[in-house]
Order: sequence, then C-alpha cells, then structure tokens
Amino acid sequence: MDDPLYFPPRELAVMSILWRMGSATVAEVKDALEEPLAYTSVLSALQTLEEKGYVTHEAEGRAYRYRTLVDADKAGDSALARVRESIFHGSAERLFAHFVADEKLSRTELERMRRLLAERLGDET
Amino acid sequence: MDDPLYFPPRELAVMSILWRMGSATVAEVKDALEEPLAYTSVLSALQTLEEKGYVTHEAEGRAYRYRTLVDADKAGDSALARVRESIFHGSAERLFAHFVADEKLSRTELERMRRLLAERLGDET
DNA sequence: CCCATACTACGGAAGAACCCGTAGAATCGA
DNA sequence: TCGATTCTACGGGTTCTTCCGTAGTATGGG
Repeated sequence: MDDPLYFPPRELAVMSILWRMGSATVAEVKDALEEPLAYTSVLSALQTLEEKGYVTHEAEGRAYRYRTLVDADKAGDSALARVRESIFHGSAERLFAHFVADEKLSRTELERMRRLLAERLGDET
Repeated sequence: MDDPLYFPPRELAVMSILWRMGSATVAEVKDALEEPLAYTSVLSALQTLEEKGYVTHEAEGRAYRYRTLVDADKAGDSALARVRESIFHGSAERLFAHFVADEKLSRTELERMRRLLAERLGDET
C-alpha cells in the first residue's frame, strides 16, 4: 500500500490542529498549540510538513492558509496498525481488550460502541 | 501521570521484539528485525534505550541479555491516548468506529470483541 | 510619505536518531 | 597454543527534528 505515514511529535501536534480546524494560518496554529512556540518555529514545522507533502498552503490576504493533504482516517489507520503490530503483538483483540478496559470510558460511550459493533456484525455478507 | 512514553520508529521496533520475546540477546534482536541491520547498529539502539531507562541487561554467557523495563500495556495506553487525542479529536468512539470498520477483522474476532464489551458493560458498579 | 505591524524566506545551531567501522576482550576449536 | 569467531565499548558521520533570529516584503494608519 502506502508508506508508513509517520509523524514525529511536534509535527503530529501541528497536523492534529489542522485536522481539527480544517485549515489554519500560521498564527492560528501557533495559538492552538499547547506549548508556546515562536512564530517562526511554527512556520518551520509547517514548511517541513509541506516539503514532505503532508500539507499545502494558499495565500489568504497577506498570510498563508495551510491545510492537510492526508486525511486523519488514513493517518489513523497507519497509527493503529503500528500500535497493534508493535505493542499488541499484532492482535486486534488484544488492542481492543486494552482499549475497552479504560476506566475513563463512560457507560454511554460503551453502549454506543456496542451498537456500532452490532451494526458491523449485522453487516456481514 | 507519567511521561509521554514515546518511541521513535527504530526504537519501537526493538522494543516490540523485546515485548514479544520477553528478553533477547543482541543477536536475537538483530535476527528478529525485519530490516537487515549491522550488529553494532542493533547494539547502539539497545544502548540508547538503556540510557533512557526503557531496557536493562544482564550477562548471559559472554553475551548480554536485554529485557524491557516498561510493560507493553503502559506503552499501549500512552500510544492509544496519543492517537485518540491527536488524530481522532480526543474521541474514543471515533477511534473505535474507525477501528471496527477495518475490513480485515474476522467475524470471530468481532464476536470476541462483542463479548468483551458485554462483560465490560455488565461490570459497572 | 513614513513608520509600525504582520508576514514569509532563509539560514543555522543544537540535539536526537540512525548507522556502522574499528579495536579489543573473551571464547572455542584444532 | 593459536587463529577464527563472537561479543562489547567507543567514537564518529549523516540525517532528521526542533527551535529561533535576522532580513526582507507587504500592508495599513497617520
């Protein structure tokens, strides 16, 4: 399929903001970042991501507006596969068991998951 | 809680092998790695991990046997939290929906998950 | 027109990650 | 005993990542 699609920590943080906001200017990314970074640091991160082909930009007024070129689902696929493979011994069940054991999950969330799972099971051809 | 607990790609690959095998010598890690690496490269990776406090070693014959100091579950927690937070907008449901949509999941796996979920739901206090 | 403001481009420093060669110690077989 | 083999320690080169300062360009207010 495709390349591994891996993002180092800071670049992931930036991608995360773009995924959440749809698109953003450098200043908006800077403001959305938890850690305070210099404007030029944020710009550098975006330029690096652009060089790698993960984002692009277009002029908006005198600023640039950045947006993602890979969708979050693709990145999610890749990330979950990597976690499953390297930490949970390749087992989806094992991953799921651990995921569902999280105490912070509310009953509501769990029930919604049950419904999703039921739909998926009814889905079989 | 704890530190973020993040592993760059190569180090994760090494950790993965140690998690799977319980413990391993440098040569065993080298053999288990998919990509062919020089013996000393593998050693370096292990030494880096040791320096960070993630693995330790003891003498076994004339070789060293390495083992993990962090368990896979902890790493799994951290990794899943990061994926949920940065890719799935912090939503466990969203992550789950994507996870369960994977076509490669067998009916058997899905049913086991359903059972796990049912148990978890019956578990409430 | 001129200055403050808001941007981007560029370059580079510092550290992390990655990769391996060489040297030397220990062991094993002949 | 001696050479081949098997390890580890050490050091260094290269690239990647992170972070920012400076310089230059455009914009808008006065």
